[in-house]
Amino acid sequence: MTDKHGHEAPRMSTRARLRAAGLRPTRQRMALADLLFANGDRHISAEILHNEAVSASVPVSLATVYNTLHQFTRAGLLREVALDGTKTYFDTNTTNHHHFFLEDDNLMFDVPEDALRLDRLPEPPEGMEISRVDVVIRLRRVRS
Amino acid sequence: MTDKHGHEAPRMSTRARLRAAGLRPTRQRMALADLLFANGDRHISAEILHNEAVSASVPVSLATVYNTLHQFTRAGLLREVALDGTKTYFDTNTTNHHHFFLEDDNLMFDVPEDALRLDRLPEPPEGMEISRVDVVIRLRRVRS
DNA sequence: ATTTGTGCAAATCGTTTGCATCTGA
DNA sequence: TCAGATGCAAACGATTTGCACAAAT
Repeated sequence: MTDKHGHEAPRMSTRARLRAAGLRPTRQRMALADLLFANGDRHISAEILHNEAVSASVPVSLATVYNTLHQFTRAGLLREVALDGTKTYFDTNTTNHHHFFLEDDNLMFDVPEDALRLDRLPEPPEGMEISRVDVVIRLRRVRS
Repeated sequence: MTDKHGHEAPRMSTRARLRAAGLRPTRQRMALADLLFANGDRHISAEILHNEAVSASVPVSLATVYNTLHQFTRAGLLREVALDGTKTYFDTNTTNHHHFFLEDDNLMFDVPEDALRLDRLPEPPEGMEISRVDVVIRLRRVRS
């Protein structure tokens, strides 16, 4: 029921959620939203989501998936994740949190809230303000 | 004169520095290394470096710039910087440090050492170890 | 009826690669 | 000499865009 950052809608229908975001609840957007938000926090690329949609017998074009992901992001339903890789990932968790990144598998997952604390954030330069702080903890397999 | 991480060579000639890295001091590599390391810490993309080289009357192909940047990175002279943008940036400061990122201008610069402290780093999952922690502080202009 | 969304294919952009040619040791 | 570098152009992979068609209000 929390209305804190992100995760705004408590248990709203997908349709209502889209409406609330000012987006027409079209077939494709409904389907993509369901895929995205049904199973908790996800970190997903356009390609993966497209595959899932097609597998779920929801024919959508890759272009539309891209469009939709960006619209959702603009609407605050998703957050774009910073990674050096060539691909862009979208995070269904829009609250402030950080990430582990498993270099070997190009896999990313959340750092448990409050498992990490930032101390002494630096003063931003004159005329600037901090818009966000992203922390990525890169992991590698322990070599035997 | 410090020999701490990165910035290994105190006042070594470019030639010697390349040799030490196991790279043949070719015309192009010498020129690129000079551009990169002459003026302190830089955050540079392949395209920018290529432009600079050409401007400096050092004809190099963009492909060679890419190759060289990666070789330098492998040799520990550079560090690849994680950003969500489409472009890859290379940092001439290979020590552990973090970055400000000015979203409006796609510009990045270092956070003064120790201006930021990470407290309570989370335990990495079983069988994994932390290879690196990247912090990016996103800045935006203060709107009047 | 109008507005907005969608699909397709072509276009873009950063980056990489194949290969013939040069260069430094 | 000859392994290693370089340049060029073509190849690539992710993302975007233009435009005709379809769907939502």
